[in-house]
Amino acid sequence: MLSLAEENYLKSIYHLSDAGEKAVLTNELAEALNTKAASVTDMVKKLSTKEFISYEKYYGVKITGKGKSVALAVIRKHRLWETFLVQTLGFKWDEVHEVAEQLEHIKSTLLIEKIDEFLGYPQVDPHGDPIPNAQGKIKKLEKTALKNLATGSESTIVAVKDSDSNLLKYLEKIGAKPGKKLTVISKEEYDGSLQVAIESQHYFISKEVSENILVTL
Amino acid sequence: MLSLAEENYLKSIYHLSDAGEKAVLTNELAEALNTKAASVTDMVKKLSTKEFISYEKYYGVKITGKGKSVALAVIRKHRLWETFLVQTLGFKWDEVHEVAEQLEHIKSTLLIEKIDEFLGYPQVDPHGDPIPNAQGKIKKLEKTALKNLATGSESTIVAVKDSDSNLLKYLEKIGAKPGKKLTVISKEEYDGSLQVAIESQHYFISKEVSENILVTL
DNA sequence: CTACAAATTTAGACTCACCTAAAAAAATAT
DNA sequence: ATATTTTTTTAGGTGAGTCTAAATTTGTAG
Ligand SMILES: [Mn+2]
Ligand SMILES: [Mn+2]
Ligand SMILES: [Mn+2]
Ligand SMILES: [Mn+2]
Repeated sequence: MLSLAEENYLKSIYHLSDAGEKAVLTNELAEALNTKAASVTDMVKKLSTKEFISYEKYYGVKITGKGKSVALAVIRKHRLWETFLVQTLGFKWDEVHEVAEQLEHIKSTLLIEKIDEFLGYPQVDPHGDPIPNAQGKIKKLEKTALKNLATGSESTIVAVKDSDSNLLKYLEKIGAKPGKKLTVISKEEYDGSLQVAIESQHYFISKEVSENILVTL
Repeated sequence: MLSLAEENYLKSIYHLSDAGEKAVLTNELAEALNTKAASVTDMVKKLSTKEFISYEKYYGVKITGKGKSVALAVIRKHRLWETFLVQTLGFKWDEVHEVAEQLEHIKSTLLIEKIDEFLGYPQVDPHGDPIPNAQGKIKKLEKTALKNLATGSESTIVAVKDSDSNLLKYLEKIGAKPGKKLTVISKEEYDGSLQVAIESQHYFISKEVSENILVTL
């Protein structure tokens, strides 16, 4: 049975490695987990012994199949809980992430399967992120950050960053929800800001925000 | 912010003291929490410093008002989650206690109030135990153990012990649910067993079981 | 009242997850 | 190629919560 800390490390490693594609460095992990590099070194040694990751000194860590399946189970729980909170209990989409960070560690297969069933097997969470199925299979969506779109291009929002409550409140206000169509009106070279149209309304969007809106290719 | 261990200690102290009526001894607490007396001594010192309990060496602990309100908040969460699991997700009443032991520690006032609202402000949990309200007020029910009833007496089941899954499965089988009427047909002095009628069906009930069925006075 | 037993506390140690400071390795700049 | 900076690891330590074994206090029985 994995501890809360171990689960959080594996989840972070999974995310930072782009689903296991690339190696993750000690400092990245320390940053993401709000901890110190020395603590990370300790923990990755432990996770490596348990074979959830492979660790080579000074070169970072790679997640194993075993580690991936733990990470995906946690991510599945996180996203199902967020969906439940919004759909069933009427939470706003900016209120769910913190609570889901706790709920994702509840140990009960029965519980999460019942929630999944109750919700009608949703495919994505309230922020557009895909929900892995019980076998850990996840639909990887074709997406890019809004900031990568060329002027004039049309696209559809597929997901948004879910961990910044203020960002989410702002996105709500301008109607930037997954599923919404959007057109890039203009881009400012200087600061990376851009003008977009969402449902015929025009908005100025900062570079920072444009990095956290994911759109179809 | 209280730790999981601290919350569990306070909950146990509250239960073992009959809602704060009497002092709780070190060994009782060790037994209830599945730990050792030495560990309990350490923890009660800490809780005492924080004024959740008052502790006098060798004489046990008494819960304070502050401690009671923490305990009641945890008990509220436990019982609301159990109710949710049974009513909304279709868990059986013997499947919920363990999961609720985890869920009761989720920190989010919003979450528990939403659940309460979603369930329509239930008064009792699936095992008949009263649910404290958001202010920590709890309806104390007039009840006694089935074993205390005299031969021939009629009574109604108000609650059953919720932590023993096998007991609950057995009670389910004989229809011993809160709200059900029951008559004591006969009592066996020798082993404390008794014969009862539940909805005109007769059952032999061991002393042990009769201690875990609570009925109206 | 004394002896023994039971309950409780103290002492010392362990694991987990974290920390700071120092050492070492790797990356970068001159 | 050497010096400097950055990254990572090692060394040593902390607090929470637990443990065992030993000491102490309280309760009970003769
Ligand atoms: Mn989230
Ligand atoms: Mn999300
Ligand atoms: Mn319970
Ligand atoms: Mn219950």
